[in-house]
Amino acid sequence: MFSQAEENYLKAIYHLESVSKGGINTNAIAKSLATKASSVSDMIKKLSDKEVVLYKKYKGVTLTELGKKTAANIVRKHRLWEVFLVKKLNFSWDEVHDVAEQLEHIKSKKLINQLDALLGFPTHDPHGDPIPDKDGCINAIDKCLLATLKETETGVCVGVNDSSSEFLQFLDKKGITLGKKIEVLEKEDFDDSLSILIDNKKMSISNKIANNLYIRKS
Amino acid sequence: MFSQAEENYLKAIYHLESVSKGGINTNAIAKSLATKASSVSDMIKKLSDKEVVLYKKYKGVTLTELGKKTAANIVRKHRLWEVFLVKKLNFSWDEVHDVAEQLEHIKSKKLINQLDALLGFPTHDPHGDPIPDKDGCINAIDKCLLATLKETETGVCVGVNDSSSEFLQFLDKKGITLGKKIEVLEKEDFDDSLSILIDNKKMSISNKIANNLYIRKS
DNA sequence: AATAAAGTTTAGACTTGTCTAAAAAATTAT
DNA sequence: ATAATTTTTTAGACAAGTCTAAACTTTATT
Repeated sequence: MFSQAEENYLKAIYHLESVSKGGINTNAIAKSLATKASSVSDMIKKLSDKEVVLYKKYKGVTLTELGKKTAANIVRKHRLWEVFLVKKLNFSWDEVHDVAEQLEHIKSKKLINQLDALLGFPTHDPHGDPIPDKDGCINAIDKCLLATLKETETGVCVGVNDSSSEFLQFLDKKGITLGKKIEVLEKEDFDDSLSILIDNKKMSISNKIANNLYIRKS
Repeated sequence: MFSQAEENYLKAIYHLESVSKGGINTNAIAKSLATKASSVSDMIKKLSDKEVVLYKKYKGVTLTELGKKTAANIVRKHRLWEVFLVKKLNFSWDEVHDVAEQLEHIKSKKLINQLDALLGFPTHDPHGDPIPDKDGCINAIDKCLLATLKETETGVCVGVNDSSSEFLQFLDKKGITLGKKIEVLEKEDFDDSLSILIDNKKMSISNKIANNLYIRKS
């Protein structure tokens, strides 16, 4: 059994491993958990004793198979709760994160499996992130950042890189939601902004936005 | 904001006040939380500083208005989650308690209000206990223990005094569920057992059972 | 009313998780 | 290759919440 603090560390390491393969260093974990490197050092020793991470002093840390499975299960719970909040409780996609951070620590296998069934076994959360199955496997879809599309290419919005409520509300305001079809009309060399077509409307998108929106090319 | 530990103490005091009016003593709290009197003493000082309880050394403790409201809100959350588990996730009434103990500490007003709406604003939990409203008011129904009924009196099962899964499973086995009509046929002076009629079936009920089942007389 | 018993509080210790400050190791720059 | 810088770890402290053991109040008994 893991404490909430331990679960948060596992989740952080899991997310860091998914973007930067190779041992995860102390500072990166500290930054992602808004804590201090010394606290990370302490906690990593505990996680190492519990055999969920491999750790060699000064050499960073990696999840063991048990660690990966444990972390994936927390992510699974987080994302299922997010779906629940949006689908059943009328939360908007920019409101779910903080509540799901709490709900992900609830311990009950039956609860999460029944929740999964109630929601119709969803495969992705409201931000387009895949939901790990009971064994921790994730079914990644082929996506790329909007910024990488070339002129005339088209695709469908399938996810976001930044889940902050500021960004999500911005997308709402622009009418950009998951499932919408986008065509790149023009790329501006000057500031890397894009001119896109969405809902038959032409709009201009900054590079920052294009670098935080995932597209499945079509 | 209150910690989980603080919330558990408030809830315990709230429940104790509802049965034994007057200042609640340290040992009673310790017993109900399966902790030691010294821990209770420490915590009560903190709760007193936070102005949710009135406390005079050696004189027991009472909830302030703020304390009552806070505690009622936790009970509200607990009972709404129990309804959710039974109605939406197919839990049985003997499985919900431990999970609801965890869920009751989730902090989100929107979550609990939307949950209330999803469930159709239920007034009672799966054990027949009333659900406090947003202001902490509870709508108590007129109920009495089965053991207090006289011969030939009839009533409807509306609640249980003991929510342990052992007792609830026993009731399931006997076919006694909330809403069922019961008629007292005979009371045995020897062991205070009852002969009752339920679903047109005659059965014998021990005094222990009769003292843990609530009836609304009809 | 004095004493015994029961209940309550305090003192000091322990665990978890955090922090700051300082020491040690690794990396980068010259 | 040595010095400077960055990163990581350790040492020591703190807060929350708990415990045991001892001291102190209150209540019950005689």
